[in-house]
Amino acid sequence: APESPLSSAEESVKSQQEEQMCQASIQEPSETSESQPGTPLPLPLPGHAGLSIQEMVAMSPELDTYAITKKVKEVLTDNNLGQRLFGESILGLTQGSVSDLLARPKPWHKLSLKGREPFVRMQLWLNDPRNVEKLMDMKRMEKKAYMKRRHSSIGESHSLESGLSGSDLTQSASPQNLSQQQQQQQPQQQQQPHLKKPRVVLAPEEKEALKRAYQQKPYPSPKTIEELASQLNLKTSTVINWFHNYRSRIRRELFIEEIQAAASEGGSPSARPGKSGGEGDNSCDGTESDSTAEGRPSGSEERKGLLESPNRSQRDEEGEAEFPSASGTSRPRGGIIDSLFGIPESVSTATATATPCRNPKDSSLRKKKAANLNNIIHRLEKAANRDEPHEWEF
DNA sequence: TTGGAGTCAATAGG
DNA sequence: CCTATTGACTCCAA
Repeated sequence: APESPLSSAEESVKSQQEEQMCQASIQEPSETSESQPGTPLPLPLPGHAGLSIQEMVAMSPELDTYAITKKVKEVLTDNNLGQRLFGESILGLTQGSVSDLLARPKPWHKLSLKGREPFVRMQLWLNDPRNVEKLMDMKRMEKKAYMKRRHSSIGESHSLESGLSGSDLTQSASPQNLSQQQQQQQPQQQQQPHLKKPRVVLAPEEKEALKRAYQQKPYPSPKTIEELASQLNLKTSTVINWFHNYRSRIRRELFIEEIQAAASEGGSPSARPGKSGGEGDNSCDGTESDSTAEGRPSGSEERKGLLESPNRSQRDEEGEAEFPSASGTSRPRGGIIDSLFGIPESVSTATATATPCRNPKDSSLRKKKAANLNNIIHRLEKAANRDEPHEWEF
């Protein structure tokens, strides 16, 4: 019987009577590629029979990534805790990564072992009854350290607390302060050490052109990439990176929809949000209206109109070329793991609440699917013969 | 080599 | 401050 244990209950996780302080967590920019698959982060993972996160990840039962992120976001915002702090001290990730993860978690079954780690950590964190408290402590400590650094010197060492939280004291002119100061990488051109690259920022039109090119050919050949690069006046590597990133992000969008669909699939009769109100669109593919992506390299491939209007190829493949996503199977139930992950109740409010079609504008689903289809086609072609795509009749 | 998965880190907005 | 976006990088598997 399709029934989800959407019960209530609370975190019946035993509180670790371990007051281990894990301060020095903020990993510094230690470049040296440690590459120690051990436990890089002094994470707040209490005892746990000395299991490494990796081991836990390996044994972890399927987790509801969407529910987890939802809960984490809730807790963080409710307590005014930022992603940076959470990411650096709990997940060992940077703010940007956390933002991404929380905003678009991929479904558990599509995550690699590595990719599951953050979610296991989040779940563990959620299970910790003192999670918020600990984070707030760290926040305080950071602030304190900051203040200290701010106006270095100024003997304000001990005996502080009691109010006086520097509200004003816009210490601007520090007398004997002139020594060290982070030397900013000014437009310093000649520098042996590290010449910081300016970070490429593609102009909207360039992105448009690239998206158009993507619609024509999600997997451009080196030759095509070369042409695109020269036509758009971009470095070849930039174009390559763009395609890598775009494909990857399109794929992720598909996952998101998959999750949301799954969320509303279960018992709720409401189900399939019959959305697709009209043309809204725009979410990841800002391209104009739609034009079902189809890479039909008519003849010699390569079209020049990159910067102009794309050749509208009407027609509409409406195939549900989904990946063989097999998941919702039985729950692996595991001993210790069970006590750690089990009782996911607190985080299972998904189905119910999470459903509110919060997708007021995405009708881009079609294009996503098209991209997905192209992905598959690409693979098929590659599998068949490693040559340029021929004319596969469909 | 190519493509995918994860991330980082600069940067644009609030 | 904080969060979201996104080009570039690192690892890894095929």
